[in-house]
Amino acid sequence: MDKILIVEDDEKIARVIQLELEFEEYEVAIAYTGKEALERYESDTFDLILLDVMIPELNGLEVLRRVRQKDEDTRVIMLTARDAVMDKVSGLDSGANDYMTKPFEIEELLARIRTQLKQKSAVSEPVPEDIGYRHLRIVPMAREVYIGEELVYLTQKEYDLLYFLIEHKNQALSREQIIEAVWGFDYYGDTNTVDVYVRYIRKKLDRDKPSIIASVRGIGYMMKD
Amino acid sequence: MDKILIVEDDEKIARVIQLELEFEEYEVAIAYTGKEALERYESDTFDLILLDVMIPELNGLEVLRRVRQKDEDTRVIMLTARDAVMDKVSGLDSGANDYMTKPFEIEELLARIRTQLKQKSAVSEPVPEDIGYRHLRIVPMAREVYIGEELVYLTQKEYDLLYFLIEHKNQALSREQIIEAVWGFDYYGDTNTVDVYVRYIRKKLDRDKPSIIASVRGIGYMMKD
DNA sequence: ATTGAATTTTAATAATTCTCTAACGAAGTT
DNA sequence: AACTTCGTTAGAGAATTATTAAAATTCAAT
Repeated sequence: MDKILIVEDDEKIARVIQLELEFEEYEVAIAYTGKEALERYESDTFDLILLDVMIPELNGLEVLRRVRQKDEDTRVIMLTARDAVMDKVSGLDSGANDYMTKPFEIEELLARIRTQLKQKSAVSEPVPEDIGYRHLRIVPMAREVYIGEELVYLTQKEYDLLYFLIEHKNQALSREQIIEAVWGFDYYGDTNTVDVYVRYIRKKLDRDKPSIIASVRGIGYMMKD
Repeated sequence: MDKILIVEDDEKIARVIQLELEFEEYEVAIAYTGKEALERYESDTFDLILLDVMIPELNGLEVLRRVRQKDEDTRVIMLTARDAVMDKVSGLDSGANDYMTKPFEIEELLARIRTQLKQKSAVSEPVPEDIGYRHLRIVPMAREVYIGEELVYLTQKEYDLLYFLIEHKNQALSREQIIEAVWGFDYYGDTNTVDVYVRYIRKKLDRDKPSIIASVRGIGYMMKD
């Protein structure tokens, strides 16, 4: 989940915002001074900073300036008193992504945060790489598995299982672990199901060669390089 | 220079803003009603729209919705009455990039406009090229789809869906992803709608050949090369 | 406002494909 | 050999997807 840093000297306000954000399932940290804010910023990574302008030790604009020296990526929403127009202007011009005037409606703040985070995530989304394993090539984006140029069709569960095993290659995985990860903790069926699916995968992918999935007697299964 | 469309029914306000913007060397056009705004929008290209919510004929949110159906690129700043909080929230959530409450300081408006245009130029993409896919040719500029020389008519939703799928070809896309991208996050209907539209597209475009849209059981759909 | 055509959505049923159970045989272990 | 674990299989039942048709909505024109 997205991480947000609240920089605000008024403890009560900070607390209220924190609770609201946590309710929305953001991960939240608080800094009460500009200095503290920078320390937090250095030691951790945040997706968004809520930055009050009027804070002790180092004012908000100064904090903003230093943050922007280091990265363009973290979203910053400035919080300013109702009619400090100059703050607003210089805040926006010096790299804040948005600002709000206090007092504000919490709903509005949440909406602005959503907007900023949406824009951010649109820019920097990592693409899952293809995975090579023995004679296989796995394309996570398409959930496809190839042997050479041939696309081998796997069902959902087959693919999920294979993907899990390959994600944890060189680890002996118990049937219970596998069930929990692939079928979900609330699955209450027999672990034999795993054996059945291993069989399906082997049948489709082994192609005479020694099986890509090794049995680990007494434990479960494993894929190894 | 950047082109800005002011949508505001109060002539006096519109005029003041126009003058200010022209002083800053923006190119400015004015629309006094929602309908007029859309006409302007269709016939010309703007970098940014200043959009009052309370306007005759078609309210601002509706105008915003239609603009966003067509492009993500044009920046939109909503103008709303001081305490229409719901407007603000739904405006931001439904695709506005920012908003201001009236009355506002002109300096602040200018700062926000600068911010938006800066962000835009960092993002904005070149003219969309035509897309070839199997036996299809797609012309984004006109939202048209051809099979050979034949123009095949698609409805809005059909086109939007096709375009989204093709933009993300070789990716297995869940119905939820598709709904969110094509119908909007606030769509609360059934995801079966996607199936129905896939069916429509297939019917119009497949022409006996294997379907251009592959079903990915358990996930959704995908177009692949 | 009213109508009517086109589009979009809902909803219900049919068709298809997967999943999982359960049973038995095979292979290892003590 | 007795026991445990793993491999294999087939089929019932579950879940997903395809297909329709009808209802609701939108939009334009009167």
